Amino acid sequence: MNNMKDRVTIYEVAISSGVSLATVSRVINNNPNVTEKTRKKVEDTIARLGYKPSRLAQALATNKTTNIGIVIPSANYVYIANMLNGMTDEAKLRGYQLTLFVTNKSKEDALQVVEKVITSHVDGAIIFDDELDNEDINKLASYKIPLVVINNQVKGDKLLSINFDYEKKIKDVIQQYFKKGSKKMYFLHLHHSGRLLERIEKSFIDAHIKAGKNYGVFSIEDSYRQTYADFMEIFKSTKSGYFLAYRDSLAAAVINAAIDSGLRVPQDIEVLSIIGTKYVSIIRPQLSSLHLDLKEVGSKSVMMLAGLLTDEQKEKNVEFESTFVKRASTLF
Amino acid sequence: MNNMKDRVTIYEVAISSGVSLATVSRVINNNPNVTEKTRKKVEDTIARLGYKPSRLAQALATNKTTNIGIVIPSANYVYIANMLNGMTDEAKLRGYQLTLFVTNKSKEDALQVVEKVITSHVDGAIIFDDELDNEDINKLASYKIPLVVINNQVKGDKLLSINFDYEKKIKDVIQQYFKKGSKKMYFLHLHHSGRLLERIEKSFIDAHIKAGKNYGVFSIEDSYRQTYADFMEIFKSTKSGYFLAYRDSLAAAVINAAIDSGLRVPQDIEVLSIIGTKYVSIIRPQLSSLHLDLKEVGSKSVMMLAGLLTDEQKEKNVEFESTFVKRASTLF
DNA sequence: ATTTATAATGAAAGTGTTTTCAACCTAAGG
DNA sequence: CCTTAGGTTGAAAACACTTTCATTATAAAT
Repeated sequence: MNNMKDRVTIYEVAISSGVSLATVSRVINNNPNVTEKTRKKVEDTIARLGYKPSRLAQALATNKTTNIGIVIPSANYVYIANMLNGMTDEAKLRGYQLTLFVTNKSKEDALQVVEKVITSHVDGAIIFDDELDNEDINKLASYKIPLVVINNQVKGDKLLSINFDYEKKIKDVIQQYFKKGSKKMYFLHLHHSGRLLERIEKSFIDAHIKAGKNYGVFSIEDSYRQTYADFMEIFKSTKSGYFLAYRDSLAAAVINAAIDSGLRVPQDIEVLSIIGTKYVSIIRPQLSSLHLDLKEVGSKSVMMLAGLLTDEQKEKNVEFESTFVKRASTLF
Repeated sequence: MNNMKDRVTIYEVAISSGVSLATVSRVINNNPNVTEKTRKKVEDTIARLGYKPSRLAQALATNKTTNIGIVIPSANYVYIANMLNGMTDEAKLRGYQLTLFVTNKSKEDALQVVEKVITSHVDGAIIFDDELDNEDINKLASYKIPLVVINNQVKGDKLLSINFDYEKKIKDVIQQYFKKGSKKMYFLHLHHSGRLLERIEKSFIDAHIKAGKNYGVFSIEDSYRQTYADFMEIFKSTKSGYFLAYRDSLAAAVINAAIDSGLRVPQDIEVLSIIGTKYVSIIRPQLSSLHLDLKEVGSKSVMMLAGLLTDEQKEKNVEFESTFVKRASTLF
């Protein structure tokens, strides 16, 4: 195990065990058409030589890489990390490797990513990224890359999709609030907002219009520090309100700013985090949130893709239901 | 763009532009030995046919995949997500793809990962995982896989390493505290602790022994909820102390339990987070922590590996210095 | 115009597998 | 003992590129 070794090839194994390449290949791939005797012989020399098949050559020959591409805006978000976690687990279970493609929330990078995914020879890809639009995704599909698309309203029948029910759920939460609560609601719009957030925002606005209620929108930076600073300003004049924030960290910024401005949460200021992560219960007061098992989403997505790859596919679209969890940052 | 297309190969491009495979290959790889005229001709038909080289075939021919393997315990930790973030950025800049290998903190999985990394034909790998020991890493090295190893005290001269100065820094913090503070210090030992944590713990204990001071160790689960519950118990009897926790979330558990037990932070209970992430300032009172730019570590690791791959390598070992940032959870 | 040096090109081998198809062997059946 | 069917095996092509080396075309120099 100590000295450097050159990679030993199937050829050497064949020579060394006195059989043909084809036979060695059969042994490697558990093809039943091999006598126990030759199989044993070959397996022995494989062990002796420390032979490991080149996945590269296998991939070229079979047109399968056992690699699946994961397209995400960034690895840096907790909810994406959660999802990745589910993906890696499930992928390992099924013998796939995960290759990361990040778009950095830039359309330019997204186009580059599309090219990279195409040339990477992944067996399939999972897309959880708003930056890729219909055209991008259909381009991938046109290269016959099996796709599962998470939370991205694309058309195209060759692809599987996973969606969250955030829009519906937000409407529910708002309508419930209208019955019991009285504060004016504000939506925190991110400067660089993706289409998912926009749909949620639309849902928020619709609910208000339908009920003939007044609402507000603040456009903020996707940064705890900046949002905290912004709200320290805002709370100089605004002394009451119900705020819907996309992320825990942004919700926390509002809460902390409120408290540091001498306002009470939830009596004066209520805050709801739309994508709740484990931090909802660490922050005080604990954050009411919509909760979704992102890890489950991650593993489900690779299950679906794996199904598509092996033609055992069952579901074409699955919707994940989020649950509203009332904690201390809202009254109801 | 709409209909399915079969992949077009270099062969078709050659035929279609009336040149040989070799020339097309030269054009693809920007080999200067091609007339402007033929280059133009070939580039035109490449564009017309929508040809994209197969990275698989290229990899097989050149023995380079432009893939680098990332070995981590899990994608689910914030500090690892931060590091991944730096890695993806730098990798994109240099044209590498990242393939994830997770060990799940299991020795068994770690061995499997070693095999996978070997057969995956990555150009190199970055290892940030305690589960791989000397033997595992040297096995990878014996397969001539260029390696950069983060925070894993392995021997072997073919590999680059990045280390954090946590052990030293912890000693400093403790010694400083001895001068001004008076509380008994407790170390939070994780049940499944890696070697990095063990080294930090040793450093903690050494500092105390050297100063002839008394100390305590609590062994906890790596879970906010469980740690919170544990400390609600602990704070029934223990009414004072300085606690060193590995992660923000665990430090937060201690803080929240302290506050919910009617203790004051930092007057009664002081808490230090060893690996501070962005959540240190979200938690109230804000967490004193050791801070390290994990994103920078991530990009540095890719830079170093890329250097190794292109023989432009400069540094063999780099040490990242963490800084102690005093916030509200400690007195000094 | 002829030679020479140099740049541009192509043929073919190499990369490490899988897979098809034909050939072979063996045991069962007549 | 011969035939036949079925399971085993191997030769060779295929996968999609790169790269070496020999050859040809081009330009410069005489």
